[in-house]
Amino acid sequence: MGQNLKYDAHVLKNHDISLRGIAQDTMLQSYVLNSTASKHNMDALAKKYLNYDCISFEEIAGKGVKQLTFNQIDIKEAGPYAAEDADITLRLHEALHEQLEEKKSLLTLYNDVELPLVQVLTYMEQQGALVNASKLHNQSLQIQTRLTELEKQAFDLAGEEFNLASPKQLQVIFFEKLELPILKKTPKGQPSTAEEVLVELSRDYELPKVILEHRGLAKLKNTYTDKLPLMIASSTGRVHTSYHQAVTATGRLSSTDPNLQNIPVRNEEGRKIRQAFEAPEGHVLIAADYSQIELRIMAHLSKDKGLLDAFSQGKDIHRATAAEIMGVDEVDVTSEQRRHAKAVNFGLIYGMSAFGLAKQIGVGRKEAQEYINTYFERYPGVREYMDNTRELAAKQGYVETLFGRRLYLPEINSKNGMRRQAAERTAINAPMQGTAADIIKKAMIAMHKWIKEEATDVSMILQVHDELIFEVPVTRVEEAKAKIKEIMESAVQLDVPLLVDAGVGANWHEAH
DNA sequence: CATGTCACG
DNA sequence: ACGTACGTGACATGA
Repeated sequence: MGQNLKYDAHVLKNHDISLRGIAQDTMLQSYVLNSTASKHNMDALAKKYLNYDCISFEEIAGKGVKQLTFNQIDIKEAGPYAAEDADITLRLHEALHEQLEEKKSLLTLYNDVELPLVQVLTYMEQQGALVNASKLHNQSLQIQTRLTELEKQAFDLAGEEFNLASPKQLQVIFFEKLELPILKKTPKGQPSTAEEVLVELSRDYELPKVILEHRGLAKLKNTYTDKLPLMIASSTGRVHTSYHQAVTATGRLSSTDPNLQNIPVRNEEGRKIRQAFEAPEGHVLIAADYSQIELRIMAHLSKDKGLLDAFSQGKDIHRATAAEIMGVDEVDVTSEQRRHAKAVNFGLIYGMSAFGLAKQIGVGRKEAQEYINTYFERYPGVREYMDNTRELAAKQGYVETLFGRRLYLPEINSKNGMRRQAAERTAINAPMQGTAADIIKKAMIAMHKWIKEEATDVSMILQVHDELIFEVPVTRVEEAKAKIKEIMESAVQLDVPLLVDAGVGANWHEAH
């Protein structure tokens, strides 16, 4: 029993001790009870549930650059600190478990999903991902060449030298010196130079275009091609991310140091970074992702007949949506119509407003509202589900995923319209995003069992919300791919089929 | 440490 | 008149 036992498991593993199972983890108890609490560390939990102030690590170790490590601290201070850790953890367990006993679906989620997942994440973090540093280094050099060219062009166009990475200096050049139109402001009221603004300004001016390309490449270099090689552990030659199990409000994981859940993919230059995530000798990578999982969950939760049918018939869902809301045959749907329908489908998951949809697809607000109205006419089950969800959220003060994960919405009855509407959007989004998180967690647990019992030559190395990445021996690719698909697709039974697309390659780029 | 920006699902 | 699509983490700048 412990607080954040994944950490302890890593420490023990470094001394060749394998933790074979755990009974309780107070961090996860706290998270399941209230995922929106800002902190789930022991000091915060002790204060909240025991009204007790823990000895903080800073009190015994100091802070900043002069902070001591635990082995440098006098035993007279280290002893009570360590003893308190054990004492408080047990007392927290007693308090938290009593509360979980009163909410059986949360207790089940904790026992069946969050606790078993600790072992899975520990293994994944220890496995790590193989990253080719010299590929990234070459990419950094190429990017630098182009950045230097762009910088020179920018100075010529601006008529002076400045720091292209400084939004503040850019504001002065754009909106004072060159007097470009202010299209949007930052939350603090300053004229924004965000991407959407630069894209718009690029239609009429040269400098924004240069800045756009520079920003994109600088981001890739600073965040990925320069940094990832520095994160390769000397002990394993691999990159070991940390997954955080008690951070997000919805039940998703997050990833830090480095974040491997936001490696570029949406455009071609960025996608190249994935070429550096490689399979080891004699292996390939398999990337397996759930197809349209959140929309399938919406179909299941809403029980809308049209949506259920579309999925059981294996239709291209955005095309089917376009046909319904634009009143054309599926075969006649244009690419623009499909793109708009796709935005409508995303909007539904996000708790869409006409304003947001209009901005996204670049049409008038009235036209966007028409899309929304027609959608709800064609899919009345979805409208009913959304209305019921808002109503239930207001009554209960929380919403739930399919597996009973709970998300509290303190602002759902706020007198402030903006805040209330934001809470309503969360109420719509959280059950779908959260159920998807529950499903992939169950799949990961099942996958780990299979790997441990029957496929010790397969490694699960990454999770990216609806996608799992594996290293598989080349000799067993087809067999493993079929099994991976099967485990993910049968993780839970819904009223619609769950479909998994799996790709194979020598690196993540090829496998995707 | 706040801010603006941008990478992902 | 204003500001709004959901959920994250990391970077550079500049106070």
